[in-house]
Amino acid sequence: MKETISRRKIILQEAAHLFREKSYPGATLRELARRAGIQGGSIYHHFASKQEILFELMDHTMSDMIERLSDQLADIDSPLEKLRTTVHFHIEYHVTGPDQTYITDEELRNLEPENYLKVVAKRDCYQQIIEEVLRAGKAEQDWQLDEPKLYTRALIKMCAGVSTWFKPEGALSIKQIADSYAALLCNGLLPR
Amino acid sequence: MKETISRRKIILQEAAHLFREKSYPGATLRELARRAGIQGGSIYHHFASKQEILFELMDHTMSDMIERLSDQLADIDSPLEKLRTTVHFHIEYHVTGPDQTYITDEELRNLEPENYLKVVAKRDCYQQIIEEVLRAGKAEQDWQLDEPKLYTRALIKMCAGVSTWFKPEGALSIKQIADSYAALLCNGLLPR
DNA sequence: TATCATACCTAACAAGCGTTAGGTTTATTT
DNA sequence: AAATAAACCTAACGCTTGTTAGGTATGATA
Repeated sequence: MKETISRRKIILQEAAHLFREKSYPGATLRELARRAGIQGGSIYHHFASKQEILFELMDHTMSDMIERLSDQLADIDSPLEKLRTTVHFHIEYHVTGPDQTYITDEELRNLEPENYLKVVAKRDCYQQIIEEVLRAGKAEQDWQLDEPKLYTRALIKMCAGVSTWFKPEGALSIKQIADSYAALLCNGLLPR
Repeated sequence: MKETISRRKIILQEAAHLFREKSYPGATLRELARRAGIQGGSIYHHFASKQEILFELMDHTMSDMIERLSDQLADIDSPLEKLRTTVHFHIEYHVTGPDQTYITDEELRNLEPENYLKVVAKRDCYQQIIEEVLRAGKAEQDWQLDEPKLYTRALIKMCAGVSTWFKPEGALSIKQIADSYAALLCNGLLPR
């Protein structure tokens, strides 16, 4: 058995955790190196700079989210079911990989301009996918939404927020929470 | 006419702005001093430490939110109207004073343990007020919510999130957004 | 066995950090 | 006019930061 997980991956993983704990400027490369099991300077054998670590983390996370959500939605026809799937996915992704997603949500301001634009573009792409679900519901099932973008943002924020308070040992499972939130949205959108 | 706004207030104001821009560890006291129109060391004539500035900012903001929301709800009887008022208040407070509230939402992790407990206690108190509104609606108007706390958090996150994308020059006013979100929640909670 | 790239360590660098001590200006009070 | 206290400046402190240069193991390749 070979240890297949590369040091580079370990650094990224620990960086996600550390950046979340202390925020990007508050996290030091020496502490990151310590957690990754190497010396401070050795990080530069794997990355060109601290900024590159942050960017790679955020960029990869956004790409992954776009790909996975697209895949899950591809097989579904009903707008209602698409909405449920989206809510469930967004919550689960944020809760099970809370480090990466938290950073992607909160550390945009610490990206250098060039990197910022790239990540924001992907974020907008992700939002667009969700917006499309809502638009389809409006067209096909007369959902009550004047501004799909408004509700897209509401959905994203309320679902992402789950990761800030969710505890695995709590009374409710991820699925229960997702069902609850999906029900709120579905019920709220349907015409009376 | 005397210039009544104290330097202390100016520092707090600029700190809110700066902390939001760069996050707490990323903001330097020298930059803060520069924006406040004094030299770096002079900050210590007004505050004992950088941490004290952050704490005072967050603590004051939480107290202010609790007081204002309580005041606004005191005159209202109808749960539905209370919910609308809450949504409107929470959005407006976050949008008009986005620096303070953003910090209060995101910089908890940078508070020292003692300060952390104090601010979290007030945050919980604020949440409790909103939860009470939902519970009243459930009791009096049969709102469809198994877990009021769950919906309290959804409300808080989706409303607070508005401040991350709202632009005064945009197509929608704060009132329009608030009405839209309130409608979504009300419609979603009412029994069918 | 010699070569060579990979992965890492060590030690230092210049710059910037929060914080402090002591002096100076300014305004108020006596 | 003298005394006092608040508001601020200056210059430094010890420390940490991201980053770099140069050296050392390690394992594969030739």
